[in-house]
This record gives sequence, structure tokens and C-alpha cells, in this order.
Amino acid sequence: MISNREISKILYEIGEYLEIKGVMFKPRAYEKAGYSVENLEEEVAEIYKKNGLKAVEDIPGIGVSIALKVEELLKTGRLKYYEKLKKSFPVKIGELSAIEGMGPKMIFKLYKKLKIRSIKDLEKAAGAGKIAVIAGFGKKTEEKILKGIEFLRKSGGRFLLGVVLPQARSIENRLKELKHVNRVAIAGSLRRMQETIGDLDFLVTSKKPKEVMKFFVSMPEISHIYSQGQTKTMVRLKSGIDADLRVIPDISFGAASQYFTGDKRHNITIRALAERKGFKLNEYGLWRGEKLIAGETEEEIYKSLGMVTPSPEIRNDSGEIQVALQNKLPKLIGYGDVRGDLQVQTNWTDGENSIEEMAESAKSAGLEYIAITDHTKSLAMTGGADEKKLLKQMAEIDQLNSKFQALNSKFRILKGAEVNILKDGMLDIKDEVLAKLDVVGIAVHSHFNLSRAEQTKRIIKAMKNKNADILFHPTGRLIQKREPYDVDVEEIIKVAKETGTILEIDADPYRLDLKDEYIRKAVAAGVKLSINTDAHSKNSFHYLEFGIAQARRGWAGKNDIINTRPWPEMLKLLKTKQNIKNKIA
DNA sequence: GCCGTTTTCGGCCCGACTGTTTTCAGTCG
Repeated sequence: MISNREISKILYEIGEYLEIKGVMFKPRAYEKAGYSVENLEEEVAEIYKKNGLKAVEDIPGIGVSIALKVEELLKTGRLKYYEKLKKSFPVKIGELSAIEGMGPKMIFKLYKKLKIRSIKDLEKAAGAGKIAVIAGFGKKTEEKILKGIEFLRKSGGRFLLGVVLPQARSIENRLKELKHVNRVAIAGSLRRMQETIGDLDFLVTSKKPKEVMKFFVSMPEISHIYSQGQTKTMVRLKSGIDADLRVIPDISFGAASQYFTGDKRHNITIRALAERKGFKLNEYGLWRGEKLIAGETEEEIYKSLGMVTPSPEIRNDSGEIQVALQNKLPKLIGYGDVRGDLQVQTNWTDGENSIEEMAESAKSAGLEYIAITDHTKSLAMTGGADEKKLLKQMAEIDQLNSKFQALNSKFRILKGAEVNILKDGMLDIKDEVLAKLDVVGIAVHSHFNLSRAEQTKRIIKAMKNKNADILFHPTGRLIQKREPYDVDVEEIIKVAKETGTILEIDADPYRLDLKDEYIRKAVAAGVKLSINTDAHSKNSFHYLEFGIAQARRGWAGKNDIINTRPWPEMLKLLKTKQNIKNKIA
């Protein structure tokens, strides 16, 4: 079965081949279709299977012609049109265009002149000085290509949100302190709080752009200056990420924020909408002819276009514009709305700190409660707890809670565990002990390579355990390190609804699991979620911000997240408690 | 090749900067 990712990759590549051939407009059509498929919630294969060709045509950006091509791909796993293009121009186009500064035109020229087909060819030619001598190229272009290849190898081109955000805020703060600077904002994928960040975008309003630029390029973390102008400067930081700075007038601050926050698809759609309404929208404002209609705030721009302002996290042209035009945007969970953390590891297993240290740290992070969820026995490498150890830990938690009460603190430690799901879907702790816990998390930590059907069946079996409250990190992925295990998340969501199992949004910056698209599905299905840090150290409670961002990108509201409630209310939403209540009633 | 709160035909986002030019093409966001 061919996946959305594979289909979108082929559509993107077709767009690039057509671009090289100088075909008008079609490249953008294919790019748009590729993007649309890439960001689709449902597998195109499923859509086609269920509702046929017409349903594929209903996907935005896909019309009769591309739908037929997708059908061919689904049926045969191949696409003659694509193969013909590849044959006519036998170059690894996806690979080459991933290099910073390499576009279709350069790829074309390099193939014509030097028969360059791959990064390997390109590196060899650049290293031998063969590129600098081609007309239209030069020494600098050659150097830039070599650097681009090096960067691509080193980083895969993107950085984790959790790694980048502190760096960006540090720069933001220094810009704010500058004398000639009035306003500062972070824009781009960072403002959208994407899982991974390609580069940093800073916006500054100032009457003395030259001074600001001078400061920016002389910051200690700068390793390279790509370009430096009056309004735009681009640099590389020593950490490896690129950063752009734009200086704009105050009157354009909102317009620039809107323009540079994106994403690209959102902006294209918004600008087309503006044009239809007789405006022109650029980074300096919303214009009718020569007249500035709006520009100082994003809100007045969106308002002039007849819509409410979508939160940056959901600006990706996935329906937010239509909903905003109808003033029906959901109220997203706020960054201060989470009251407790339901996945916390301690030095009872693989965490660094004691239960008390974790509790104290959570308290000073503003939380009202945490659940201690150490690993269980079949995860031997962590010293996972057996029934006896769990009971002992529960006793210690009781003591600590008494201590908090004696000190007049309302902070509460809940008893929990991260219980292993065995290969056959059984849990590795006896039910009578699980029943004594406040919060039972269940998780897959082994047998990642089961077939989709087996993996799904196994997890569902575990979810059906009446003591299993929350499915931790439901897909097991580690961003840029490990693919998710093959599991039918749609089915998991369905079963979560049926069984009252909570799905976790693991806020660890490497996990961010569930993904936004599944969060949106779960929310739509009425499944409850919890945002947890998965903290293994007392310094990790700030992960909550990443988890909340993830929830916002999945259109989740405060009510969709159980741990936005005080702990007594939160517990009532857990399956275990519901069962007990049902039994009593 | 796609799409429609002006359109089923005629459009398709827009501006900054670099490098290699001698007035501009290419790339990026």
C-alpha cells in the first residue's frame, strides 16, 4: 500500500521536473497537490478504497488529472507520467533541491553542463572547482553549494522545537533591550510552534535599521553572514541553524508578523482572499490601491478581510481560514491551562530525581499535582517496578502527601505507573495492584516491529483492560531518531472512545506523540487527552509548553485535556473511577 | 493543472537580496 508520504513526494518531484522544463503554472499545481496529500489526515489509499476516484478529486488541490495519476499509483504502485519525466531528465531532483540555494534552474544547468545527477556528483564537481567556471556561476556559488551539502548531512536541515526555542528567546530578549528597537517578535515556524524548525525569523521595528543589523550580525552566536541589507539580514548560528532578521516600520508590525508567520499555504490563501476583496497584502500592510487599510496589528488585517485571527499554531491552511471567516474558530487550550502532570519518572527507575524532588520542582513550575509513573518490571533495564515495589512506592507517596498536608500545601502526588504492554497485549502488573493506583499509564516499549495488524490488536487489547487509564506516547516515535511503530491510529482513537481510555500527548520534545493531525481526529471523535511531560528529571517540567503547543496545533480546547482540571475532577474522568462509580451505582 | 462570495475561462502571492551581470535571473520565505 502506497502511503501519503510517498505520493506527496512523487507529486512534489513532478512539480520540480515541470519547473525545470519551464512549464507554466503546472509546477505550482503539483506542489499544491503534494502538500495537500502530505498533510491529509486520512490515507489517500483509504479514501480511494472507500469512496473511489471522486473522493480523491475532492481533496483540495487535486482535480481530474492528478486524481487519475494518484489512482494509477494506488493501483499499480507506479506512475508512467512520472517515470517518463524521470527518464527525460535522469537527475535525483528531490535530493539536489534539498540543498540550500539549489533551485530547479541551477539543477538544470548543472546537469546540462556537467551531467550532475546527485549530491555525490555535485560535491565532486564543486570540490574540483568545476562549478565556478560555468557562466552564471562563480566561486561564491561553489562554496555555498559545498556548505549546503555539509549542513544537510549534519542536521537533516531541521532542528527540534525544544532545542531551538531557548536560543531564539535569548536573541529576542537581547533585541528587545536595544535602544533603537521598539518592538520585537519571533515569526515563522517557531511562532507556529512546529515540531521541528527550519530557521529562526525575527521581526523588529526600528527607526535605525542599520544599528540593529550591526548588532545582530555581531552577536556571539553568529558563525556566518549570508547577506546583510537595510531591511533583511540572514545569518547562520554556531548551533547550525539559520536566522533571518527583518526590520520594518512600526506601522507595518502586524502586517509583517502576519506575512512572516505563515505557513506558506496559509499566506497564499490569505493573499488570494485579499485580492478577491480588492486589496493587496504584503509585509508592509493591507492596501487598497495606494491607501493603507491596516498594518499595525494582525487582528486589524484579518478583521479587514472579514475574519477572526487564527492562532499562529493553526495557520497551515487546513481549514482554519474557512472556519475563521465564519467566526467559528474553537477556543484552544491556553499555555497556562495545564494544572498537573500525569507522566513523571523518578529514581525508583530511570529518572534522575526522587519523588519529593520531582514534586517540589513541579510545584515551583506552578503545577498542582503530578502522578508518579515509574516503569514496570518487564522493562528490566530501567529497574522496572514489580507489584511489591509499587506497593512500597505507594506507601512512600502517602507519607509525602501527609507531609504536604501538614505544611498546609495543597500539592498532591498521585500514585501511578507506566505499565508495559507485553507482546500479546497483556499488562505486566497484576490487576489487583493496578486497581490501587490513581493513574495507570500503559505503553509499548518493546516489539516495535510487529505488523500493523498485530501491533494495533496488541495495543487495543491493553486499552480494554479496565484499569488502563491512559495510553502513553501512542505511536512510539522519536523525532529524527526513530520512526513510529506501525499502528492504526484511527482504530486506536475509535477504541479510546469506546473504552474511555485517555490518549496522551507526550510533551517530550523528541516525542510530541500524538501528532497534531491525530489530536485533531481524537478531538473530533470526542476522545479525551492528557498532556504530560514524561519528565525523567526535575528540570523537564517546561516540556509542558511543547505539549500544549502540540495540542493547540491539533485544535484541542481546554476541555479536551483532562489535566487542565483540579485533580479530584481529573480523576473522575479516568476509566477506573468511572468503572468504580458504575459499580457503586 | 486547479479553481470560483466577481469567473466553468482566465487567471495563478510578492518582495528582498546575492551573484554575476552591466539590467537581471535565481532563490527564498
